[in-house]
Amino acid sequence: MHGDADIAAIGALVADRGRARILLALGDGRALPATVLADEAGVAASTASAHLSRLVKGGLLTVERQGRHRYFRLAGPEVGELIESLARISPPAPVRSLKQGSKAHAVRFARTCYDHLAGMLGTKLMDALLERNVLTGGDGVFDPGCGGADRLAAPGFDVDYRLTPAGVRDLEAFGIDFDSLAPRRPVVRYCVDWSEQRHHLAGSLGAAIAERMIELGWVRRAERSRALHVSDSGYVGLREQFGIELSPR
Amino acid sequence: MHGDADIAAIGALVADRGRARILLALGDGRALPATVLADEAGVAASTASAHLSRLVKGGLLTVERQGRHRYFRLAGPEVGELIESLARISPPAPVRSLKQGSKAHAVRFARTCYDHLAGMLGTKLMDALLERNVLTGGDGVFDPGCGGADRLAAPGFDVDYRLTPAGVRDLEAFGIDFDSLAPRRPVVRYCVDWSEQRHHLAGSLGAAIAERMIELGWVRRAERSRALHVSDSGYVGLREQFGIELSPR
DNA sequence: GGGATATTTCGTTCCCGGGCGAAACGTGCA
DNA sequence: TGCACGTTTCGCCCGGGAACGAAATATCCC
Repeated sequence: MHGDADIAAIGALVADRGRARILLALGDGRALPATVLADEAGVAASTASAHLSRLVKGGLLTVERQGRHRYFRLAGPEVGELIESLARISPPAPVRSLKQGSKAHAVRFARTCYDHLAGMLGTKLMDALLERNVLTGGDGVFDPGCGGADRLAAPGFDVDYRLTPAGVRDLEAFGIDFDSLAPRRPVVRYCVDWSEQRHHLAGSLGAAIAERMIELGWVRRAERSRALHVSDSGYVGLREQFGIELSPR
Repeated sequence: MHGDADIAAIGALVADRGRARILLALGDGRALPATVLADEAGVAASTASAHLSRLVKGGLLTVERQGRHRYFRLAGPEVGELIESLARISPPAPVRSLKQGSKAHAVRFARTCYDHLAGMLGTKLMDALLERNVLTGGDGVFDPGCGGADRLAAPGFDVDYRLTPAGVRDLEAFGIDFDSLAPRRPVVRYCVDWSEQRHHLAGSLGAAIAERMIELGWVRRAERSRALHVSDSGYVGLREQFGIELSPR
């Protein structure tokens, strides 16, 4: 069936801890810049650079330049499947399915996407912001890739989600300081959420809201994953402030 | 989803050329002894031994002792899927699908299974031998594993395919010298053919028939795979001697 | 028991590849 | 233009592991 496929070459690409972490970080199809991946892999930028170029040359990743950034993402769904296959075997077995299952659930429930909120929490927040007219627009255009400022901008990513004057007031009341938002970064962007297949809020505003929620103790980062844990006060706050009903568990 | 799976460890197992060849050789679920795998991988027996123990310790293979042999096989279907995933990506892409396709076709058409005939040729030969009463029996019992002398014997593998007196005469006429058959090996065994899902003939008789066909120039081993090429005289011979109709291409 | 064969262990050699920091590019922003 | 930042290239060090042959071990057959 597979005549003389050079499996070993692919294996060698995955065989390194740093590269493996990079692949896992990109596992959900996101596109991330080299610096972030270096951090994710826990190696120096120069080391990550070498890893990334090997992965690209090996056909596992693709790059797209965006100004002085280079965004990397999985070359295709087959690569994602490969990663799945590997992950399925990597612990002696998916024996710990109970723990792993709850972990997977947690990630889908609420997580960070780079520096903003994603998962069910992220999309419900997006809904709430639109419903309460904090944001308007976003009708129709759907970007299959990801349009966050921290993701690779695909053509036409600039769906017109706009902040309303009333929205600015609401968010300031919530504790967002618009004057101190990262200046060199678009305020409102969106991401396509892989677990929800809908948009969530990115951009400097998205990051600021996530930061504020952490500051308020509404959510807390998990130790070893991108999952977020929502506290009791978080459930209350989300309901009262944004009308978001999240069912825990 | 996959929290902290140690993907790199699995990758490292596949990252070596020798181990990759071993995995590919076992890719169809066969169980093979260490010596054969060493040959398949093109390394010394000692080297292969080290590889095999790493693969077993890593959970990709399982071993079963059978006398002084140790038969290795993939630890489970997930491992097979992993290999598939890898093979799907390994050449820059399945771009050379034309060549690869014909190669895959050739392997299904006719190949060696260790030392005897498999693929469509192997199963048609088995049919012919039963139809012409060279062999009798084999009714019902179906071994999901493989019961050849050169494969791992699973419980109940000894389905009663028996050689008939008339069959002995026929085969002697064909050029099989029963006196010189490997004495320490069962004469008639069978394998479950993975590409045809039916039995083909193994054992010392299966090996002798394969050898004789090669000797007669009916079939020729391919360079880089287990595929067999059937010659023009081979098609004629198979038809006249065994009534086997193989459509080339 | 003795000879043959399958497999593993041991000891040695050798090379690939990962890690880092410093410095060189290249691009964007002021 | 000049500074800042993201990324890559370069040079160096170092460890792991893959290879082989020879010898040890285990098992089978006669």
